[in-house]
Amino acid sequence: MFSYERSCKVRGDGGATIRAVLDRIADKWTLLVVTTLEPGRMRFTELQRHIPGVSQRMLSLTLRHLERDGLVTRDVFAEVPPRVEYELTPVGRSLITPALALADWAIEHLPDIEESREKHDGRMA
Amino acid sequence: MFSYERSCKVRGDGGATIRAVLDRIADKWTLLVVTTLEPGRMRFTELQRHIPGVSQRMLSLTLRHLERDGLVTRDVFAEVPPRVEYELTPVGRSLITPALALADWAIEHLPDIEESREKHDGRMA
DNA sequence: CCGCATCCACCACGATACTG
DNA sequence: CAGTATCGTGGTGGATGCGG
Repeated sequence: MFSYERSCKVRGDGGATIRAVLDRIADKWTLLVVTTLEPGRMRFTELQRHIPGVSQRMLSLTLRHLERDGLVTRDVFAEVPPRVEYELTPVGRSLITPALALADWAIEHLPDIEESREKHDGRMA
Repeated sequence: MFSYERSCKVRGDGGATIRAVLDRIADKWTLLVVTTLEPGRMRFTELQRHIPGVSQRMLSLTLRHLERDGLVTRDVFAEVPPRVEYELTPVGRSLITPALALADWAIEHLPDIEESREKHDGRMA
């Protein structure tokens, strides 16, 4: 039932696939932007308000990348003042599930990790 | 049944949790090392052979971090020549499942992403 | 065999200032 | 409101060489 070498999916190509995902999502703001967009379309400033600490520059860059990769759409309205709305594409939306799997793992195991880390550091001091 | 705001797990704390996981696993070699260790304990050189492109330095650093965080154990045998074996802990092993979820997402959607990326770049040229 | 020390290139990110 | 331009910096990771 459970293949012993499940990991072949990750290692099969020498890690190229898993590395490609990480290169895509592992930066500082991407997952935050994606999950913040889950409830629905949102404008730039609104996003910035919902993501504490993000600068205009980084939010802009992150959205540009997400748009380029087809995870987010960008709609510009010809109004004054200008209005721009961002929305997840189906592909972008599909990223939320594995991201939550990761978050679940974090919630469950980060305490263990921090404990182990402190023990280890204690022996070093 | 399905909460609309599932993403609260990721955004709830301003992203601290998800950022902590990423900081832990999103470097270049960690997931490769972890998944390579899935079948069982392995020695340093063996690991290096199974992970194409990794340098001694990076493999060593990655293993040190994994050990510190309690994801991997390190057993040194007092022999000549020296032998060192690495093995996943239960916590380390538990990381494989969400990693595979990410890999599945990658396998399914990376082609879309690359296509979108090419289209986008085409318009820029 | 295993792994650390050193040096160096690159880039992600932040702060700030400025525009349509 | 919704960005871009510019500059400065820390940290990651590659190459190389030495040591137990």
